[in-house]
Amino acid sequence: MHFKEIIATIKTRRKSLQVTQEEVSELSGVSLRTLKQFESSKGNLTMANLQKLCDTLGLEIKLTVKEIHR
Amino acid sequence: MHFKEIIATIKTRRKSLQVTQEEVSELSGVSLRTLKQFESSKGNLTMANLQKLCDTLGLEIKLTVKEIHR
DNA sequence: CCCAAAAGAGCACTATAATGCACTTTAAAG
DNA sequence: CTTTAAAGTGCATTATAGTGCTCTTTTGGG
Repeated sequence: MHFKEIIATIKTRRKSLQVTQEEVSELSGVSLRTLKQFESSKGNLTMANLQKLCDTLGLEIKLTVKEIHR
Repeated sequence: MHFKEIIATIKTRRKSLQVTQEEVSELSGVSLRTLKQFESSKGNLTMANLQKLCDTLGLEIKLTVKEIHR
């Protein structure tokens, strides 16, 4: 997944849970300003904050070896 | 995956490819200092740098909805 | 069309990630 | 044990992520 997809995934997930940015901010501890910037594709989130958001939204971060297609 | 696992995954992957931190640094554009700090569990990488490292090492970042076990 | 809630943006400041350089420690080979 | 490459660390500086506050824009009901 690339950057944009990651943002889209988080945004979509939040909406599917029907929570506002403000609620996620409060629950996760990531400031509202930071979350807003992130969701609108500005800025460069730190892993700590990404993790907080994912934890709050029930998302899991995975790193896998990329398969080579031929 | 949690923070430590992510670090471990990257470190392990690098070793399995038999490349040094220095080589990864040059290939990825992430500074050697930053990579060293990251691999030794200090610091809080930004997503941009995480992405660079993953790209270089042939790793894929995925966000998935966490399954609920019961 | 109106209104209210939610989302997005400008500005300014603080905290800290990113970085370079020099030095220390560790680990592998002989 | 010695040598040497790779990995880790301290210090200082620069760049930028994180944040609050305020204001604007967008969006979904009614």
